[in-house]
Amino acid sequence: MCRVMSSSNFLPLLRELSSAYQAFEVYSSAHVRSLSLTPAQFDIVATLGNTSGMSPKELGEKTLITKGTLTGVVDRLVDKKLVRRAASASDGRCQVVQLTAQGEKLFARVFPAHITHMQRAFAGFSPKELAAATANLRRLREAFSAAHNARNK
Amino acid sequence: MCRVMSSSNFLPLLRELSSAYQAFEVYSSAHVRSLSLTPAQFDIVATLGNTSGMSPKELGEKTLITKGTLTGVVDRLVDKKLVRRAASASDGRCQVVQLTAQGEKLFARVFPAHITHMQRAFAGFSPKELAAATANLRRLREAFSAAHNARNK
DNA sequence: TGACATTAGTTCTAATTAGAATTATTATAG
DNA sequence: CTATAATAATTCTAATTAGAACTAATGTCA
Repeated sequence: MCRVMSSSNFLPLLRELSSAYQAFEVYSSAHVRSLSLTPAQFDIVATLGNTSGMSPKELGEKTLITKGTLTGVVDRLVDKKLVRRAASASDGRCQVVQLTAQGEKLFARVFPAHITHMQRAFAGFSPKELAAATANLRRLREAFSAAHNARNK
Repeated sequence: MCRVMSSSNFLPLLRELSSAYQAFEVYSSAHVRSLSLTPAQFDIVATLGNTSGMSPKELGEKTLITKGTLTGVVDRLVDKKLVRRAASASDGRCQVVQLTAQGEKLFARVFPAHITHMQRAFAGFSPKELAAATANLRRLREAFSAAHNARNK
């Protein structure tokens, strides 16, 4: 009974999680960098596309970029004139970050191309396999979150 | 026919891959940092444990740390007297990085504790589920690698 | 209302990161 | 044997990263 738990070998899973994510990053960012964007900058532009803008907090939640990091990433996108900051009308602490016209043009050009690029990696996957892998990953994420929250209970 | 492929929705999978990896990192590194090590430094110490040492190249392959990054990480571990560099006898280009006595003591104290910490996240997983999730991730990694290699063929 | 806690962003620091250029060494082709 | 290619590390740069301390604005509770 307890033997089943204690003998459960999760280390290969952790290794595969790291290397799968790494392989994803390598494949994805090679394309993104060819577009003169860093992966973090691309994430922000992609998240803001087809949107009326959102706060840095919301951006951070969607892109998994920490707020301290996000300030600098948005700064560089502002320098590139791809993004604009505005004060929130309702909340004096909040901002609204949104694409400029130039940013929208870039998004329209670059986002579909990136989707196409990523799609190539999934040529051999059936919808059923995609769904199964997605469900597995969701379960994994929930397990880590639960363990983390239990620790800081 | 082609409809099946083009409608295959892989974006949720990518999102879950990122967030699962992120959740793993958060959970793992919170513990690692409490031991006064960075995640990268812990990876190196853990990889060198129970080993007679290995080259930076080998270390980079096992930990997925790029060689340019690795130099700095090993530098800091040398500063902390946890690791030592030696010249390779057979190849003048290579080095052997190995744990110092102090590094081995740290490894013995810290590695089992970290395994225990990580194990907590997998309480609800059966061996069969672990194996399935591992296989899924391996397939994913292979898909990204194949697509990346095809691109640079 | 007023003390206090929360929340949103910025700033700061130390470290990691990828990628490109460089140096030193080893391997290989002719 | 020598010119050239390949390999192992380092160095350099620009950017990201997490976390902590800080400021300003908003919420909450008595």
